Amino acid sequence: MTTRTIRFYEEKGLVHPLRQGQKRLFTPADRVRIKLILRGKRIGMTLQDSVALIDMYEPQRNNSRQLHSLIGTVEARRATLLQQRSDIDDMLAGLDEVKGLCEQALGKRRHRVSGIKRK
Amino acid sequence: MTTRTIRFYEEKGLVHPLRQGQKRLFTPADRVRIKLILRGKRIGMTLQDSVALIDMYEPQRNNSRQLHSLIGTVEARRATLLQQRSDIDDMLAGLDEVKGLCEQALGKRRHRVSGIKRK
DNA sequence: ATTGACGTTTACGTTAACGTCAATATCTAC
DNA sequence: GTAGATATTGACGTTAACGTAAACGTCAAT
Repeated sequence: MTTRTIRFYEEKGLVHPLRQGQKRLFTPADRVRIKLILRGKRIGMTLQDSVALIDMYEPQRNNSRQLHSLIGTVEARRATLLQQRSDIDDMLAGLDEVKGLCEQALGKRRHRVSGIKRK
Repeated sequence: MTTRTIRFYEEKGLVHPLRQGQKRLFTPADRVRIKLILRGKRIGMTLQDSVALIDMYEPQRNNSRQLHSLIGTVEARRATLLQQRSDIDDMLAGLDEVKGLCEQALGKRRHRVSGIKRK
């Protein structure tokens, strides 16, 4: 995080740090918000997506329609997260495979050499 | 995927479809490559990252230094994937929590109504 | 031989998420 | 009280990953 990033986030309304003159003061809540945004970024979410996700926690006044709508949003996000996790698991399996091939190649090489030595 | 996307990928050297005149012909291998790229995109990888990941599978001639280097790359990618999966699990837990709160709010409402009726 | 339906190239446009730079203000240490 | 380190505000620049528009080729069907 650079200061520029912080300013950019404030400019976009993602955080609202207090002001002491021209300086920004960040409450622990601000820091948590930022960390949640970064977490979202790590899995490819946009800043807006992260904010939308974070805002689900906020105790906005809830009528029944809004609650059902929110549940729908939750389910949708849940589905993409599950897809992403599945993608990740596939990649991890692939990486293990590659690593195995590498080690096997290295192992064979060592074995070939030791074979020569043994003779 | 739009045709524009395909052309863009070819322009960037991500795929190399055969040509029949001016038309592009995609082999099954091309399609797999593209699907792997899309999988990478789903978890926020750049196109270059995806290509780098895909290329790990290719049987490039392997000297010992390159193999060790590749293992290092694999380990690094593995670490970020694990981080991402952990992030996703955290978010899923958060979503369950939100959903629980929603259902609870809706349940309470229903209960309140039925309570009135029962009286 | 014309009409869609589709594909192509070229080239400029767009959005997200910052980077970079210049000019100015604040604070801290010496 | 002055230098140096750090923060701030515009304002323009940058990169990735395409979108969009214009102008043209191709091929089957009418």
